[in-house]
Amino acid sequence: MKLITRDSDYAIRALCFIAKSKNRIVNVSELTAQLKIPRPFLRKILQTLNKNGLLYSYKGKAGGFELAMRPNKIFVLKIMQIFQGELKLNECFLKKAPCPNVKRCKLKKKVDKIQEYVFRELKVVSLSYLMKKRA
Amino acid sequence: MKLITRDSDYAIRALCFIAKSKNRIVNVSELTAQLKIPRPFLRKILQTLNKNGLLYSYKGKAGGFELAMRPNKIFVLKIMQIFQGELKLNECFLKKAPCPNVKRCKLKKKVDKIQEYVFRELKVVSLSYLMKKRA
DNA sequence: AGATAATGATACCATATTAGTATCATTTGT
DNA sequence: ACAAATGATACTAATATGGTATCATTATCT
Repeated sequence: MKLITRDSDYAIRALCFIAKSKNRIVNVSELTAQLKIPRPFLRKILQTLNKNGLLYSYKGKAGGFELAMRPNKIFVLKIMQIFQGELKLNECFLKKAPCPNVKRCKLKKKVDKIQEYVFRELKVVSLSYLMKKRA
Repeated sequence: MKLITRDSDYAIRALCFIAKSKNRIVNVSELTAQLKIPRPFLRKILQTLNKNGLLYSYKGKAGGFELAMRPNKIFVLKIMQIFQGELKLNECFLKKAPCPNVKRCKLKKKVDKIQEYVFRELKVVSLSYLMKKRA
């Protein structure tokens, strides 16, 4: 089971690279060369990031992408939400009718608690944090 | 994303029901009637639990299943491992070559920390715990 | 103006995982 | 012998994941 899927992972890497290229416009060719991510897949990912307001894009020759906000305002959790939807570890329980009995409620409570923990931990991870050299 | 898949969930419910039916052999018909789980799917699940040593099974007329150990020795984490494999939240990172750079390592460390937490939380959840009436 | 090089939009495809079904063999109590 | 239970195993359906492919649009450069 993956907490972070491939597209989220690629998005994080691409955003970090773009973040490091301050005040420059970065295009897909440069990104694929550096990150070894399949070009058409990366294009789709960047377009999604653009639609969701994390990137500005520029069309035409010499076009490309740049961050739409500062790296300390871009969080991994947000990226995961874009590509993986809202974080819900207890999906299989919610789809069902209300808990038929006590045991399921107790299990659901555990999972809810875990989910809150994951949320808290990931909420604070920004691009800046990921790029810092030392802990 | 589901932390607990459908088969694990069904397995937990079935085991709880069997646990409540102390010193009795419970058959599939009774379980499907009570738990509303598709019969052939439940059969497969019970067979898996038997192979993994959580249930004893009895063939032939008047056959069925009973717990192979006490409910306080059967843990949700074990059940998840049987149906979902070892808990590894960081799969997508491990499949890749060693972290290409610092940022990925920091993200992996976060995910590792989360995974340890999930492990600790689920490790202690037994059938007995789930069946207790009050917290 | 036209060629070129970039992204935008969208539809399609491949693979893996999840969630089951179906069937026949074997065992056991009556 | 028969009926009622599980064992073993192969198959199928639905969904999620990880991509490709193609054409439209826009901007720059000559």
